Amino acid sequence: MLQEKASAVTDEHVSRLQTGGETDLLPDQSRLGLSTAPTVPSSTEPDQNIENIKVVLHERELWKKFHEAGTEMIITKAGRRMFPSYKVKMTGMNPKTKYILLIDIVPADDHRYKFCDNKWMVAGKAEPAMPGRLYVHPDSPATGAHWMRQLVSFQKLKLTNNHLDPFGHIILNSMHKYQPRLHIVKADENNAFGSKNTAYCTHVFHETAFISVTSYQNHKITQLKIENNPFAKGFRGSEEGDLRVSRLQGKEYPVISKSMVRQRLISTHSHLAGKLGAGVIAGHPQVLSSYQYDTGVPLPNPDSQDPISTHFPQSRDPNLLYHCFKHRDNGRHLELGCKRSYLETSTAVSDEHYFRSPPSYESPLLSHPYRTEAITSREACMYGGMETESGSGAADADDPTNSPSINCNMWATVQPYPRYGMEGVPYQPFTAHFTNSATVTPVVPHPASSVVSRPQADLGVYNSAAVQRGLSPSFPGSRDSSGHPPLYHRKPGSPLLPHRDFSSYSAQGTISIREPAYQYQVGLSSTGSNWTDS
DNA sequence: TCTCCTCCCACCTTTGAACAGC
DNA sequence: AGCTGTTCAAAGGTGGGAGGAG
Repeated sequence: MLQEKASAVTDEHVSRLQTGGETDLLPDQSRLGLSTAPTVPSSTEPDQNIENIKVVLHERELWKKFHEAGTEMIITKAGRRMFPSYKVKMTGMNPKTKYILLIDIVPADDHRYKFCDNKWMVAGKAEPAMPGRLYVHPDSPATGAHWMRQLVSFQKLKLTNNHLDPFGHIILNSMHKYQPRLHIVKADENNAFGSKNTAYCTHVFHETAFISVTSYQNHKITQLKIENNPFAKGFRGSEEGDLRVSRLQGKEYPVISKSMVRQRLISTHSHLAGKLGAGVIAGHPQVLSSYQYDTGVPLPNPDSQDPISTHFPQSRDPNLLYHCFKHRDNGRHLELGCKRSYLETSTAVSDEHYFRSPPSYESPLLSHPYRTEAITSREACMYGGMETESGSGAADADDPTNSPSINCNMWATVQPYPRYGMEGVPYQPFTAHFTNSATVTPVVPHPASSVVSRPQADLGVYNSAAVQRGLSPSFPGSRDSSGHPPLYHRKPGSPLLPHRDFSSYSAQGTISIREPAYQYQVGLSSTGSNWTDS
């Protein structure tokens, strides 16, 4: 356990603040790769500032191995998990403050790729971006103590290429490059999702970028997946050959390797003996101490012809981009319909009690404060059209008594990620906006952002039903004269709002989380069940 | 012909119910 | 009665191959 803990520390990657042009890193902080706080006035105690939160990417070395080979993520119609899964360790949170953690995946650039001559090459302009969706961690909202107690896992996040996906999976285009982003939204004592002092920050881990594919292109990635993903254990072989490969290739005369025999013996014995040690033997290999830990800069691979690495932003900070931003909403209170039962347990009883729901996820190990491998495993809400999916949606995997659960739809216009983080342009911060209705609340580009110059008219918000029916009013296919989807346009006459605006949260539970050119709409089914710290 | 996608398959892990022992 | 550990089956995740679409 101690070894595990120690290795986790060296393995993980502390995120660094991306200032968005507002705040510069102190030299030492920058060198150390630690997140720091922007000089944003705070009405709360200094140690409660969301900008003090540090996020460490778990299994960063594994991520880096994939990144150096050019990470590929399978996308399927039914949805496919990411591997490596997105897990982070949080520190610096206020133990008593509640936060909402969510992930989005944005285009890393505006190119389409093809795998040619064993390397990724640009194959043209990107397809129109898919409707942006958020994956909200199912524990959200939860206290800082909860998030910091163990690893926060987004392993159940699924990727799909089904444009009409009804399950809320994140929709991506195949053969495109994407960048996952982690957003931390503060839900203070008054509200679940934003408040008069709503603050949030965005963490981007450079090594988690990937190219979405429907089948693996790079054999190195395939091998890495097989070697590291327990679910792909059946494909593991040895130098003598792989049973599976032999069977598939020969069809009749499978060659069973020694390692496969051993593996099967172990598996069989594990079953006979209560699966003793199965997890240890076949679990996720921890690529830890044998790898050099640097300050976050992906180690150059002189032997690698890794084209994807070269394609990934070079001018961007090689560690990761971290944006932290605090929004003041001039006293307007926001309320968000979230999981009432979570609230009830978390506020009325101790954090420990809160953490024990649902009990099936709780174990002595998990509850141990120093448990580094523990994950929060309540299935996350795939923000999508799930309210019509009775019992089949991911969000319903929770305790049914957690009704109403978060159930959201969102659509976005997607701005290629590097527009924000590369080329010396301040990273455009994640913007969360809560609207009072399904109508559009205009979005204002960050003053320091390059997005200001992008056509912003008519930043329309899709109607959820329309999207569920595949009737996105203006999204698919068409682009404006600048080559961007129509949603880049700002609605004429719409008032401009400074920075993020959580103020207009809808009583109907409609949330739109947006950036100047990256907009979501999150529809909550938890109508009228605002989560609150009573 | 080539590229990419969908479907299906076998193999594997994970999960939780059922049961036994203390 | 309650807790813990074991067994087992079902569910779900995995990459690869075949075949189809464009």
